[in-house]
Amino acid sequence: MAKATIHEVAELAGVSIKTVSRVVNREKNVSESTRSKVESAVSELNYRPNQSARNLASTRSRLIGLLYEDPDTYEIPSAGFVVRMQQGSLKACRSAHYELLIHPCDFRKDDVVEEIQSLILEARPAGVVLAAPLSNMEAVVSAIDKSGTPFARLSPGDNAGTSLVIATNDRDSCAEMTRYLASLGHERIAFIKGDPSHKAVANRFLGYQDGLRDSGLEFSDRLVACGNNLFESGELAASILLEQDDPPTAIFAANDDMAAGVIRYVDRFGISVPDQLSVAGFDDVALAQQVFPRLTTIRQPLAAMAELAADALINSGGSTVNSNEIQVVDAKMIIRESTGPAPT
Amino acid sequence: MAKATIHEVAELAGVSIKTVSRVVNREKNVSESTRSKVESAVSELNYRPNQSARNLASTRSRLIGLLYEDPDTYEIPSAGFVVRMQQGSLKACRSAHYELLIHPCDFRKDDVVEEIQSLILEARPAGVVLAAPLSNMEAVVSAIDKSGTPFARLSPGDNAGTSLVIATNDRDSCAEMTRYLASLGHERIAFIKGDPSHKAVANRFLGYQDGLRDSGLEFSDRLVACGNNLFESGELAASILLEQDDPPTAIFAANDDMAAGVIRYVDRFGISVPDQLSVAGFDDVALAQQVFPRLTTIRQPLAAMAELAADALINSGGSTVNSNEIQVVDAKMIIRESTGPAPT
DNA sequence: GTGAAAGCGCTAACAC
DNA sequence: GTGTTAGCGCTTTCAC
Repeated sequence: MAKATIHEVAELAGVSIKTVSRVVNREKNVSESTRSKVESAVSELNYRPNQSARNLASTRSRLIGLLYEDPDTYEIPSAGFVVRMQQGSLKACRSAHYELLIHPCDFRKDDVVEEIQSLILEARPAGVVLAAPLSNMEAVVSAIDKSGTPFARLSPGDNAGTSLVIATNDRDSCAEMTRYLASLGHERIAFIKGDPSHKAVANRFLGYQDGLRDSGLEFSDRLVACGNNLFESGELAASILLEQDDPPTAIFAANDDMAAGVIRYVDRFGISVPDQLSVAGFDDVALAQQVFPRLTTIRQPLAAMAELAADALINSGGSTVNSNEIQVVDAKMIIRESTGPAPT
Repeated sequence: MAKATIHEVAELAGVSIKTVSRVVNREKNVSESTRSKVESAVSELNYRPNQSARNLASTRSRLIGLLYEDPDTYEIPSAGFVVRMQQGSLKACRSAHYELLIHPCDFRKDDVVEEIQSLILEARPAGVVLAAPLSNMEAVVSAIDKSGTPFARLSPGDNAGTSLVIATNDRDSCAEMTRYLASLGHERIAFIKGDPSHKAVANRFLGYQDGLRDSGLEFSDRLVACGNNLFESGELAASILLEQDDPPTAIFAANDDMAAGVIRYVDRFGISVPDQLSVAGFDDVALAQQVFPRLTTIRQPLAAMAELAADALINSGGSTVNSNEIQVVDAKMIIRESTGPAPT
């Protein structure tokens, strides 16, 4: 397979390379006849522009970088998140003929910033999508900001800063879930908090409190357990929450993995879900539909968010993306079989 | 953040750009004193070589492409596979200062081949890692082969061809699993086949038959069900397998998702695993440890395989990777609680 | 050990 | 509408 260059196409079509460039880049001011001559030369030679040459000449690459926390540090459940973000970014990239560079970072290493700088300097991506919880890290954010590379942050806990932000209404939807549980007659609704380094997850706790208040229920410390987002921590939290007198009749976990942990835990003791205990999660990961009973949960449209982000970056035309613009996409409550009326 | 070029480094260090290039590329024939002069200029200016310029000048990029089937077509379970392959590839890339381009393909579209050609022509990756089941597709494989780009295939069902192949001994390990079940006293061991387009999965069925033979057990059509690799198909297969007279006492599914489907199905009927039914899977996905009881399964070291592949590609020096070399890495049987002695 | 010059395949800026 | 020219920031070749 010969690797044709623009010169060969130009020669075959009997035009200058500039004209070929015009056709390939869909510029105007090309007559219909030359355009078709060029196009047939392109397809005859199977010509594709060399991206490296393009990048070098134009200082704008056709590359989007996707930065996220290395799944290793998060355990396997995050695979679904990673893949969904990738799918969204890829969708935007594909339709614009961009490629996606993925770059998981270990945010505990002190050279993350340097690593990200290298990526930007070496690969010169046209834009960078920054996933949570990286999107909250001051050092990371400011390093990218300083580089002048357009970037978008996904689900940062706070919206301060100069970048495009794509967020969900986590807090609202958690309040809604809490109200839903209350509406089923639950009066002792427990909450399992997630890893505090993930600010968006922290907002979920706030939503839980809102929902309690909205429903006229009193907040109580003893109904709050701390997890670390992992399945096992859900089991542990369940054991603590349920072993007290007057245990909760509903447990709302800040993510699905912990909620699944709760279900797994109570299953061993023959406690029936949802008859004796309602359980709700957050994220709608694959696991949510694979546990029995299937989880009532909240779905954050990660793929759509990443797509929105990549799309904005691609169409920012290299200029810094609309400063501090915030786009909120709705998280959606999904009611399945793990929640039901409070036991009487 | 200034984007320094090689010229600026050269000027600051008081040497020619060629010398800077030598230092950056760790070539020899540079005196210790110039090297350190250059190095301090590099770090002072925070210089990083522009990869596009490098690629253009050298025709060898520092990019590895990872091609796999778009998870959309496979449903969510495959997220774990995708991420593990990415992790392995990324590990090899990181240590060699390469970047990873990911490119999921929809293998049902007829322009896959063209799409892959474009990727190769435009991005000029130094090598391509081809995941299963793409690694079995004649059209895809031959297109990459023709392009002259070094590539490695992961778990292709057959090893014919001219590329490096990284495979596991699926068949052997399935035979081993079957013998293990037989050794527990099971005489009616059923098998749930996977999607036939995935040849490596097909080999698992062969291994099951081997194991039966090794154990002196007779193969019977009525103990074989067909699934499509998805959770739901495991449920369906279980219903068919178990509703017959003289049902199996053990079910070995060609992947974990289907095995989990079996567990979910029998759970609803109060059939106890492993007391009344043993269940085994293949892959050791996250789900395997999240179902109750946890799945006995076989783990294919996908990350290690992808790492091996990317590493070979990176170190092939642009020459075509050792033709038709096959590296076999062992799949490992993992015994958990879903299997036990046959009911008496 | 070190450097000068050419050129990789494009786009950008300006002719015509 | 179309073409010419000059780089983009490196590596390569060859000379010293």
